[in-house]
Amino acid sequence: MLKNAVDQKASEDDLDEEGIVNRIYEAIIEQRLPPGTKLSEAALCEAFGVGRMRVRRSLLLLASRGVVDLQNNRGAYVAQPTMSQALEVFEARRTIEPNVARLAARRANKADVSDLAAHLDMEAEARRQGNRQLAIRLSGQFHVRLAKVARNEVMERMVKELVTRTSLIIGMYGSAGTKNCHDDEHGDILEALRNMNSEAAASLMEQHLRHIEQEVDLTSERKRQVNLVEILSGEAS
Amino acid sequence: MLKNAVDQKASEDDLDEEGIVNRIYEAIIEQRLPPGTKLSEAALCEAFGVGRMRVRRSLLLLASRGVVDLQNNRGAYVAQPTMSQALEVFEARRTIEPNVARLAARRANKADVSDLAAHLDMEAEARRQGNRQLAIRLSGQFHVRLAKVARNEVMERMVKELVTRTSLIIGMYGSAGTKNCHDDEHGDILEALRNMNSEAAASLMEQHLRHIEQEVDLTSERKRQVNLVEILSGEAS
DNA sequence: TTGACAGAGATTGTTAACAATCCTTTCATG
DNA sequence: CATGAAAGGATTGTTAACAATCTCTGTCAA
Repeated sequence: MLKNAVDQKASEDDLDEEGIVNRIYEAIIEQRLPPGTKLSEAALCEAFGVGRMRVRRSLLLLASRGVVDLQNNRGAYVAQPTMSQALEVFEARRTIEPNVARLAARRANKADVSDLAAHLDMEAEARRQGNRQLAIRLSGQFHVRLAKVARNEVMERMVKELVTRTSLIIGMYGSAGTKNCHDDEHGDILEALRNMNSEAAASLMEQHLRHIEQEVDLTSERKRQVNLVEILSGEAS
Repeated sequence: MLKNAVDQKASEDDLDEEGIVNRIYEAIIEQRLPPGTKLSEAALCEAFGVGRMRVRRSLLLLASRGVVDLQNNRGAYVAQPTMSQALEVFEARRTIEPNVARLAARRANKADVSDLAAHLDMEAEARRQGNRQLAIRLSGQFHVRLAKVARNEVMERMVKELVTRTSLIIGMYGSAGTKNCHDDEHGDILEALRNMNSEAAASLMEQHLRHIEQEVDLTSERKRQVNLVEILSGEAS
């Protein structure tokens, strides 16, 4: 089951740590690995066809980025962000990403704009076809691509981490049917880039992030933790 | 030599990965480990009194944060940020830290303010006594503490990484005599916190970061890389 | 029926030996 | 004397076995 959730393409090509980390990132962003999922070393070894060392190193990297929870003698679990951690992640995104959008608008050339436009097309197409997992991934990837256009690898890495953690948060607190990002808003941001209107890009991004956060906040108290309480609540009273 | 540079206090207490990482962080911030220094596994094992596994895991963490350069089959070296990486780090700091200061000003209570005041006293004292290494470390730590006051661990970790990388940059491009941070500016920021003037805190922080960056930029073309070219240039022409 | 306890099995953490690569020294040669 | 090749040592990368811990199951007693 884990193998199926993580290993989308072929598994014959052996990966390095970065490859493994990215595959798990993607699986988390697409919500194939829900929060709390146990990531046992053996399963990951089989899934990726690598030795235990590689797996352990990858898990350490994921843990250092707050995406995986590494418990002593108990193994690795997909992180279950608390409410306050979720707020911190959104606060960090509102801090960083509007400025990323501003810089992207200043630095985007025509190739960047058409790349992003193509990306939005793929996003719309995935949504049209009802391929929800792909749509979620592309939607998150838009934010990372924007950081790439801003020509700042330091912030790009930060955005990547924050986007992944946001997926975890949506997986825990957001309604499953909710769309991760309104595509129109992505389109609006791209339009600001096209017009080299950096201030518009920044404020559109801020609005966009607030919308994402609101959508999560509204549905918050629902899923909570995947523990005893909810499972037993059916026959408790 | 490495042992001496890294291992300031006693070394009998065995450390976990986080402890090792923090010790190396501090050594880099205090510029006892200049950019390009080789961090051999054996030396670190001896310095910290731990097994090779711990050391390798620590090096991986440091590498994932851009503080250490992990070369294939050649070992770990303290990172030597390029000019463009340096610009990226400063850009990220200007993006994040003014907002951190703003949030800190909103959320600081009296205990926070007096803690920070005590910290500034220590900073001033270290400078007065001419203890340059301690002064540098405390100066960097002020920024991290501010993030702690802002009550956001995600951004706190980011600031910590950026401060460390800034030390590397100053070690490479800045003049050795330069003071890392003007203490008055730290004091001004604290004053803004005391008055709960969040906008002032943000703009003071931005100014402060620009000053640090300017000081580095002015002296830029001097040290560069520590490689063949400079060593051989004495008898090249 | 419920709870506690013990043991087997499974999983993770650690260590040590082995393999592979790199660096330095030495030696031969143009 | 300079250049290049080869051997030796040193360092890193990998694997496999071992130790420690946890989890699950079955049994027994209350």
